[in-house]
Amino acid sequence: MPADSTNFFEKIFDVVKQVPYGRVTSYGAIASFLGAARSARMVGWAMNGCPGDLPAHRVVNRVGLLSGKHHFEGTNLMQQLLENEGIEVDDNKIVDFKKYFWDPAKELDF
DNA sequence: AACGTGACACAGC
DNA sequence: AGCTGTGCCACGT
Repeated sequence: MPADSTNFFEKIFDVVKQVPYGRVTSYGAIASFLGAARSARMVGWAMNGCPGDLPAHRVVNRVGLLSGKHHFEGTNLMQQLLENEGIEVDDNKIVDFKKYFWDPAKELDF
């Protein structure tokens, strides 16, 4: 079965959906995990076409900054969702990001 | 086909 | 994790 472009997107969605409650991951981690180490932008772009059932609020940039909050409804929804999961967020930024960071390449085993 | 844009990352200051 | 510049891939115009 050859790999379609769609497969890349599906993988991204699949990984994000598998992110455990109270955890977050980064675009770069996903990109690297999928073999597109330097193409984190593609991951972010993929989110642009996210199906909607995707917990995109658990996906942030490498410093834990809610770079995509602007794409959510309102202005604080993304932060509220994360805080609701027990993640400390301060000014659109995750506190102790490293502590909440969930690496698919380590935690997940493909 | 070229240029600009984007939910990023890394190297350099 | 603070700012700037460059590289990356895909898409819209």
